[in-house]
Amino acid sequence: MSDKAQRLKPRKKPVQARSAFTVNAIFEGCIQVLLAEGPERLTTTKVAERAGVSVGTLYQYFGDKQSLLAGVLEHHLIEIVEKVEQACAESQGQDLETVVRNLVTAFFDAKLGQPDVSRALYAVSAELEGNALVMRYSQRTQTSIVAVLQSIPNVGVTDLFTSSFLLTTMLIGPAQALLSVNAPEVFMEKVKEETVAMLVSYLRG
Amino acid sequence: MSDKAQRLKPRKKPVQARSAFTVNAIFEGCIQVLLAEGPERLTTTKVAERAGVSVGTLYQYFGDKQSLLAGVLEHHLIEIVEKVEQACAESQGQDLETVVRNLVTAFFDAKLGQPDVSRALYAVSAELEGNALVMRYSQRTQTSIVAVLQSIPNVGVTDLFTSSFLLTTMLIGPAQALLSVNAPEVFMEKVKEETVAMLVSYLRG
Amino acid sequence: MSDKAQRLKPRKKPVQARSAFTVNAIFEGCIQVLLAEGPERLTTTKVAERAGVSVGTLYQYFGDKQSLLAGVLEHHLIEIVEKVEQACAESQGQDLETVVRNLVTAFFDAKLGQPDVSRALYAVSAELEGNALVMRYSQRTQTSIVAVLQSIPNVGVTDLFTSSFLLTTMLIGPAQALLSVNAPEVFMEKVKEETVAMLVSYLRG
Amino acid sequence: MSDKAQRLKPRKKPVQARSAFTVNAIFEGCIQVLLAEGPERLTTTKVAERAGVSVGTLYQYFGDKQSLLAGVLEHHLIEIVEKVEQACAESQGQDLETVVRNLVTAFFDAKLGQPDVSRALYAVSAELEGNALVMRYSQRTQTSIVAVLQSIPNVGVTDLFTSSFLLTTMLIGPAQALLSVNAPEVFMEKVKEETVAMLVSYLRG
DNA sequence: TATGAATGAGCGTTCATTCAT
DNA sequence: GATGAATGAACGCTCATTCAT
Repeated sequence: MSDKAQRLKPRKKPVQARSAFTVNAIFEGCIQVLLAEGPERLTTTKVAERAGVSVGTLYQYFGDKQSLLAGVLEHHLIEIVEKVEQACAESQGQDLETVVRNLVTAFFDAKLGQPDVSRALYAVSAELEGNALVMRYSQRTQTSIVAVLQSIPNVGVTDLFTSSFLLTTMLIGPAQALLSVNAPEVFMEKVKEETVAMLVSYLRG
Repeated sequence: MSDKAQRLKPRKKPVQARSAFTVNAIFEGCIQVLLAEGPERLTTTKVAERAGVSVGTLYQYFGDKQSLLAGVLEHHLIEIVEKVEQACAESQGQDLETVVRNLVTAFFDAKLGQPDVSRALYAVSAELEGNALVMRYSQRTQTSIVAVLQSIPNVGVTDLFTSSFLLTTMLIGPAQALLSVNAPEVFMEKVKEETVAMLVSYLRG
Repeated sequence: MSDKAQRLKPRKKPVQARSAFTVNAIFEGCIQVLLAEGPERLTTTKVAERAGVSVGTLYQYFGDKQSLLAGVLEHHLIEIVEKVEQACAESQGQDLETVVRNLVTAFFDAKLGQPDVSRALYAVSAELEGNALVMRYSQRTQTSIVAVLQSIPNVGVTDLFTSSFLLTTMLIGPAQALLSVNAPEVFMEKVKEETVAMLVSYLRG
Repeated sequence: MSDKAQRLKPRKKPVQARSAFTVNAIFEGCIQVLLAEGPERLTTTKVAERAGVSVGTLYQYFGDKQSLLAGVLEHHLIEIVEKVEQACAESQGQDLETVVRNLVTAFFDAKLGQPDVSRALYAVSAELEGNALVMRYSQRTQTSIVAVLQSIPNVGVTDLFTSSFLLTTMLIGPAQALLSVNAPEVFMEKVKEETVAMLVSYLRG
């Protein structure tokens, strides 16, 4: 928005900058409404208000309510996936247990780090075209996982595709359950440890 | 409702019978609308129509839309829980692997047996007061699981509470994922086998 | 209702007796619902419940909701009219002030004696075909009033029809107002006294 | 809204203008529906239609049906009160009979001037929270009346509060009755004259 | 491009009324 | 007659979406 920026890319950039800012404000507002009122009571007008823009503007960025929700969900999924991918990348070359622990930690942290947000988005994801978006990002996760597992010598499982599918998806249930019952920190830790134990013993074969 | 009963009480209100019948028709209709239109487009009027009753009648059995959805969900959860409990009961005295296989089979069969229904109810459960109902029935499942595990000598885990929590919840993710991606039968089997393998190696300790 | 009555008119009387009893129960129930829920929330089902009969029975005695309300209102109006008529009859031969005081007292007592009931019926009367019923009974009152006034020598007004109309209707406003503001007893008395004073000075001419 | 104002702010929101216009159209539509269908059959949709706006718009100006009805009633009450207040103001310094005649005329004119509207609103006022609104405006009327009466030397009543209460409320009944029976002009005049006579003789003491 | 008042289809829910028992 | 479950038209109200400014 500075003069310089305007002179350098007078046409496109300011718009994009404004866009990114606005889109973010809308995401933010959407999450807030989700938290404050639940997915059932979320209205596009409320989201726009919280975001500090008009409904009209919101509809300029998101063609309809579904797109908005899909956008917010995707935003969140990308965050999770990236954390997991990062954990995978950083774990290259480590031993099995470390890799698994890093993975599980990354996943649980991502899911449970903002419990409110995760809870709010859970219902949204369920409503959106049969969870397809979630599965798409799960698959991206699986790919990175396959990669790390292949780099570990003493992995006793052979069907890496099925195993990584199982590995990825089996983390979802406990995480969601911990979220739902509002479990205390200690219990979360225990569950995490047991999950690591389960995966390690499984992957050893 | 046997012939005898009918002869003995030919006059008075077959309230129970009619109720059960109507309630079931409504459940049925609800599931159908859920499948045909998704939870977002489900309306009480449509449900009543599909069930072959009037809206007014629907509202005589379910005070509001939420109660209806909760009822349908609970109905389904009870079916699952009972199947798992039965599997537990029948597995008493068997060896670890058999027990685990029975359990996993029961759970997957229950979840994937009517994939449409499960899929339809997934979104419903997410909307309903933070999944509380699901967690309630999960806990009932855990109780039976703890019981069977205790009856097996060579179980290497010590914190049975955490383990059964993990065991119960970790099955949800894969089942849901298989549902979402509409996985072929073969892949389902593979996942089931790997799940059994994972749990057995984990429980051996 | 006595045995004798039953023997004398074995056919008809029980039915009528039952009718009167039921109709009364329904009136009673209607008033109670009116008091408890207001005219907006009154439903025929609730009235029947309070009356201890079924809706079907209610509809046997009153063809529709309007008839029911009209019936209740009429019942109440008759009570008031009869009290006023009785006051007129008993006042025959008394002096002007006594007559007026008796009249005003009878009217206020009738209206304010069961303030809840009067209040509840006020809204009903307003809804019912433009107050026609109320006016019908007002006219009956006027007739008796004309009669007493004619029996008093020193009445200075000449157009007795207009005067009795005014006399009857001018009592309604204050009574209704006292009802609405939930006025204390003392104030009611004051208003009554002033009303008497006003009417006496007017009628003296 | 003067020409000058329009020239000075030609651009920005004519919110006030549009609002006032729309609100008035809605009031108008409400009265029309009330007249055409009665208060029982009045629906917000019909009101909006008659007003030439959509239901949504109606609900932007009136949060719910009750607010709408209260608004219409209040609008009408204010008109009446203002007419009476004006009559009071203009009567300052006049003799008793003139004052009373002005008052009564103002009140009857206001009430009977638009008989349809008054009739339509009668039922509305009865339904609305126990007539509270009507009483509130009655009190405002009383205040002005007390003021004029105090300015007249030969008023023989002492308790001006009670007297003005009586004076205000006693006008309601006859006016309402004339409305209900659809009385001919001549009779209205007679009643008015008698009312003036009654009040004058009363206030002389 | 941003705005937000206006729109109106559509929802959840109620309740006067009926009629098979 | 008496019953009360069933009916379904109709209501109050919401909210995704549009479009004149």
